[in-house]
Amino acid sequence: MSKELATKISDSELEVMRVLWRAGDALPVTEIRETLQKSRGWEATTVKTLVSRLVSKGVLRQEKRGVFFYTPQITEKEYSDWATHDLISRIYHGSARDLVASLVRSDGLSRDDLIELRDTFRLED
Amino acid sequence: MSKELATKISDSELEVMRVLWRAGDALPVTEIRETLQKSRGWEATTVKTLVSRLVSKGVLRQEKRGVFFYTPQITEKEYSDWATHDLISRIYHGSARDLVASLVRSDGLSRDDLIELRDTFRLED
DNA sequence: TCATAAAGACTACACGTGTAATCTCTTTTG
DNA sequence: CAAAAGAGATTACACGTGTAGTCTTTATGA
Repeated sequence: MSKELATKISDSELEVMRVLWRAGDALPVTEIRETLQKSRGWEATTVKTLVSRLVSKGVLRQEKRGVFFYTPQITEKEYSDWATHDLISRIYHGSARDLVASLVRSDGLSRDDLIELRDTFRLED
Repeated sequence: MSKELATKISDSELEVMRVLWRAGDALPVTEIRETLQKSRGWEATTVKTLVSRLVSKGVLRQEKRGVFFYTPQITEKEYSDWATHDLISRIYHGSARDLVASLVRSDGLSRDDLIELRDTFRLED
């Protein structure tokens, strides 16, 4: 289900994607910039550079409606699935189970998490 | 418990670390090189460069015993914990539970994994 | 002893990334 | 209309990374 990512999305580029994902709708660069100027203090041209790179990478689509509007070509879920499986294959030899087991052993999960997850697993049975 | 990583370890550098971790003992560059020449086809100088960078980053310690021997300053577990928590904070807003929940929902875990993990969680209660 | 090889230091160079400045063209506004 | 402001394209530049080559010193074997 989860598409392969042809190219990596860098950390800064990811910030741009998040704005679009949260908006849930195509946005012009102006609006992306407003958000990131507040949250990150980035200059307008910085945001534009990141947006352009994302377009080159095929991760954003550009559409002229007077001014350009940008639409993500992958969903946030697709991206996080990809990032997760990337970690699993690089660090946990491809075993998602090893990852979870490691979390349990490393106190990555609180007692509450454990309880809630136990219920999750019960439901999935 | 898990130390902060002052600096990132790059993908290629990680290959070097893995050799040392698996060896479980200090090794001279020659032996690291032999392994990586086979597994990755890297030139001797490439390996040397990576080792030097790791020393600069404080991730390997260099010790003269005739020739230099190298010892990891972090364990593989520390590294994988760090990488995992890095993913969790970057993608899952710091919630390990969200990560696991997402794995369950994305078929990241097989039915067997689920069964085995259910037992894991039961033990942890 | 002299050549050769190995170890280590230093240098190289292209590509991605973070972070922008500048230039040009178009649109808006006094 | 002239000036200012914004959109978009182009250029910049330092730093990390992948991947090595070269130079120097030291040890080693014929």
